[in-house]
Amino acid sequence: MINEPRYTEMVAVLKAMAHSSRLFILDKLQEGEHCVCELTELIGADISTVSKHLSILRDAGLIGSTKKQNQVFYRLLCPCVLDFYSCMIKIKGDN
Amino acid sequence: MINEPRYTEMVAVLKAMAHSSRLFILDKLQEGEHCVCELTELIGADISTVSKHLSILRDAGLIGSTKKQNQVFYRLLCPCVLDFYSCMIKIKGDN
DNA sequence: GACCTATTTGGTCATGTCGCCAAGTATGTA
DNA sequence: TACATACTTGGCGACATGACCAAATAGGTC
Repeated sequence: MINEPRYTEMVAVLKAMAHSSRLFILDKLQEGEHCVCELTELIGADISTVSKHLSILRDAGLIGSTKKQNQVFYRLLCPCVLDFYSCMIKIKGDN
Repeated sequence: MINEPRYTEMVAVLKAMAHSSRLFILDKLQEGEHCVCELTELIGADISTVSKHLSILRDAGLIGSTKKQNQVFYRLLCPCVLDFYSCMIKIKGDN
């Protein structure tokens, strides 16, 4: 019941999304690829912190990365996660 | 940017969903109302634990409750949260 | 090779989450 | 009133998360 693999998998994705910096990253990557230093500047945290957020999103399968010279560019793999935004707004509107 | 209220609100909803027992509850409430003791039996945890999960989901605006005699029945307020399931499956399928 | 930039990884500390138990509240029944 | 059932709340211990700093890794330039 509770131990169904689909719950475990969904929990992993939901946990990955459940942080404002990570939501911001997903939102930003919707526009297109960005490297770690660009995202770091926008977020305003330590680069190591941003790098860890990115690896959490990658481990969850939400984003992918490509190394170009000495920079790493991240891109959104699953634009559908952002459809969730509209549901969120509905939730907030209904109450 | 990161501090936009919409991110804060979405994080609250995502955190509320990011637990296998709570996903199970949302899934179960899709069928219709259930009282705390029914959910407790299905989940197999302490009733106090289940009660706390339910209050987390209620605080996030995902479920609502009605007291009938000495039982409390919970119902899904936002069936759209379950649309997210299909996106999850897509995520898992793509990788 | 020395050096610089970009990124990742390990460590530590503060804080948050989760589960149970115990105690409190509410409603119904003897 | 006493007691049972249903649920909520407070507290505690175990564990997870998040932020920073420091150190390691990788690629490009002098």
